[in-house]
Amino acid sequence: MVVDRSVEALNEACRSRGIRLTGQRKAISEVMARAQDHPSATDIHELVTRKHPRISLATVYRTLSVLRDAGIVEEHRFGEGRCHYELADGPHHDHLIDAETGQIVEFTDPEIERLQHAIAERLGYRLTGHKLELYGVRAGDADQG
Amino acid sequence: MVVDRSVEALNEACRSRGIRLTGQRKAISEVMARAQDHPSATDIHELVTRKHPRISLATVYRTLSVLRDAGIVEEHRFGEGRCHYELADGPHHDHLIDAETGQIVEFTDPEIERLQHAIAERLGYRLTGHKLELYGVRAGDADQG
DNA sequence: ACCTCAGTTGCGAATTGTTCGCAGCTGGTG
DNA sequence: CACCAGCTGCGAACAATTCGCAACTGAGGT
Ligand SMILES: [Mn+2]
Ligand SMILES: [Mn+2]
Ligand SMILES: [Zn+2]
Ligand SMILES: [Zn+2]
Repeated sequence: MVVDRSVEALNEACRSRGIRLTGQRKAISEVMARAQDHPSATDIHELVTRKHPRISLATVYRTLSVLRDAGIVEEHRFGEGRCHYELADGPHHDHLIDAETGQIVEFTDPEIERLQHAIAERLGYRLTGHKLELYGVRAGDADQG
Repeated sequence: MVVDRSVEALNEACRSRGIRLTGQRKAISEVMARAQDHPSATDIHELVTRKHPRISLATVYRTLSVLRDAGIVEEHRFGEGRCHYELADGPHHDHLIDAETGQIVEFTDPEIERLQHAIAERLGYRLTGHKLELYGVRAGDADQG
């Protein structure tokens, strides 16, 4: 299955970077590979607990930091509150957050990526990163509670 | 001076919204009107303390929330850590953050604003808000530590 | 197979930024 | 000038994340 390939890719990525491959890390990688949404650290902790009942939240945070620094996962701070994480495979994308349901929709737009570079350049900068979040409500939905 | 006019505008905005005009709030408004950067709550607290030595940080936070909810100030969560605040007069703009110095550069770009609406629409949403932050380093700067 | 030890973990305490609870104070209306 | 809903200061509470430390363990060497 696809998850196995992803997990193996993650393990290989760890090994090749000299990151020690522990049971906890494998379990976290598996959860990340399986996740289709953008789970928070506590979400991930809860999921991993099924295989590793004694894993601590601190370990989840530490592992996510390691994977983030290795470029394997991406960390997002949507709106306020906790961080959300996702696998950094695939090409770059940004997010639209449904302001009513909190649902996260991914999108890519080459034009907006290009424009951001152009804007930075115009201001005398070289773009090194960006954060783009759209907030919206489903079009045509009556907004009645 | 320009600050006086801004402060009077703020006071009037408060009055017209039924928000009580206390000495602390006037002082915070004055600090906000005078600020050219994007101060944090503790920055603002420190500045306000010069006129109101006994003002508490909680009051600064509460007042900023009131002004935010009234649409008078804007709250930003750049990167991580504390929130930054600025007066919400003038037209909408976004921010480029110098990744090396932390300096914040403001910009407006009608094209990128338009594109965001178009993207949301394409995804079946009506855009209600967005967050756009560019991170960059000054072009042509040698990057040697 | 076993040793070894730097890297990793679990635990709880610390940190950071922000909010809350509450008793006392005060702006502004009558 | 009295009144009281709205504010304030204070410290404690909170939420998310990080840290300190002693115990543990992966993986390379023997
Ligand atoms: Mn995503
Ligand atoms: Mn600004
Ligand atoms: Zn992007
Ligand atoms: Zn914008």
